[in-house]
Amino acid sequence: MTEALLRIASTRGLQAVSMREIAAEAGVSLRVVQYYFTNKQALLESGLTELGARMDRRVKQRAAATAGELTPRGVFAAVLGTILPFDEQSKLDSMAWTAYYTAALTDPALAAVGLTLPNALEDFLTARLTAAQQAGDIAPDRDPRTEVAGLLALANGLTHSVLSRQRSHEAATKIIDYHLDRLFGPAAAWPSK
Amino acid sequence: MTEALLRIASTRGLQAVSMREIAAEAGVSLRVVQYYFTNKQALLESGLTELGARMDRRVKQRAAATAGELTPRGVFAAVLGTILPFDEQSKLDSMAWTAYYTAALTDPALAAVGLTLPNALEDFLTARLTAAQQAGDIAPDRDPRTEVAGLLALANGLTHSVLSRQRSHEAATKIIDYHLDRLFGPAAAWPSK
DNA sequence: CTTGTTAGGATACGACTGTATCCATTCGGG
DNA sequence: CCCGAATGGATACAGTCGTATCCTAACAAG
Repeated sequence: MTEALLRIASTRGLQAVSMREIAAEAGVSLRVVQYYFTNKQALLESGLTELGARMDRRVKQRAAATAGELTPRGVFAAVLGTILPFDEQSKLDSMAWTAYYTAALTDPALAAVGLTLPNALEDFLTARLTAAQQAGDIAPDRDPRTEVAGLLALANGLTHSVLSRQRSHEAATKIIDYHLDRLFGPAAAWPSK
Repeated sequence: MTEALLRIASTRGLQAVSMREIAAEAGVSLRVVQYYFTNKQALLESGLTELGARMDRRVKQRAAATAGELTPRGVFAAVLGTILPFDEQSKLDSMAWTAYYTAALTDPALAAVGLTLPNALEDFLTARLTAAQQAGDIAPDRDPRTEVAGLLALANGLTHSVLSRQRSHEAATKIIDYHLDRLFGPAAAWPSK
C-alpha cells in the first residue's frame, strides 16, 4: 500500500498523490486507505519512512556484496554509490526522495522525519573518516566532517543531474571516484607539516 | 504578478500555488490573473523564466562587484557563490527553484524551460575552464567538463543542505573555496607528466 | 458619435480533494 | 451460540481547483 503511494509519487509527483489514486493503484477501495492511514499526513510520513528503509537496505546489501575487505574507502564508495540512482528502481526512489525533500522545505512535520536518515548518514561517515584519519589513511589536515558534508552534497547534486538526464550514472560515478581518489590518495601527495 | 507567484512558491511550496491565491497575494481579482496568463501552465512557466532572469542578474552583479581583475578562479567563485543562498531573498529564490526542479521531474514542459539556464551555465564555465587550462592555470590532466559538472553538482547539493538548515552559508562557502583551491592550486602540486 | 480593443469585476460549472458516516461482512473468544 | 472487534464497501459533504461566461467600464481611432 505504501508501495502504491511511492509508485505514484515517483512517476507523477507527490502532488498527484491522492487517497483515491492510491486506492486505485493498490486495487483497494478508498475506505481501506482511510482505514490503515487515518490521515493523509500519516500516509505521506509512512512513504518517507519506507524510502529511508529502502535506502538503508540498499546500503547494507552493497556493503555485503563488496564484502571481504571493507577499507574506509570501500565504505565511502558503497554509501555514495548507493545514493546515486543506479537502476530503474533506485531511480524511481530517488525521484520520490526528491519530491519529499522539496515538500519538507515547506512542511516541518515532513522535515523532521526526512532529516533523520541524512543526519545519521553524515554522523556515521564522519565517525568512519575520523577513525581513518587517526589510522593514517587520510591526510591529517583534512576536516572529516567538512569532507563528509562535501561528499554527501556532491552525491546529492549528482543524483539530481542524473535524474534530469544531464549526466549518466557512469559519469556521476566517475566524478565520485575522482574525489575519493583525492581524499584517500597516497601519503606522498599530502602536505608536509 | 509573477512576483506574487514566486512569493507563494518559495514560502508555501509550488503545490500551494493556485490562481486564486496569486490573485489574493497580488491584490487583484481572479479574472486579472486569468487575463494576463491564459493557462496555469503559462503562469508556472513565467515564474520559472523569472527565476532564471534573477539568477542571471545576480551573477552579473557579483561579477561586476568583484571587478578589476576577473581571474578564472574569480569567475568560478562568483558563479558558484551566487548559486548558494546568501541572503533572505536568494534563499527564497532557491526554495522556489528547488520546487520547480522537482516539478520538472514529472512535467516535461517545465523541464524544457528549467534546463536551459543550468545547461548554459555548464557550457559557459566549461569554456572558461578550457581556456584557463590552455593558459596553464590548471593542471593539464583535468577534464574541464567533468570538473565543472562536479562543481555545479556540489553547489546544488550544498544549496539543499543550506536550505534544510543542515549547513550554514559560511560552511558551504568554505567547502566550495576548498575545492576551488584544489583545482586552481599551485603548479607545484600538479602531477608530473 | 460610433466602434473595437484592452482591462477587469462577478459568478458559475464540473471535477476533484480529504474526511466522515452508515452499513455489511468476517472471525475469534466467552 | 453470540457478540464485540476488525475490516472494508458505498456514499455523502463541504471545500478548492482550473476554466469559462457574462457584463462593465475606459479609451483610442475612424
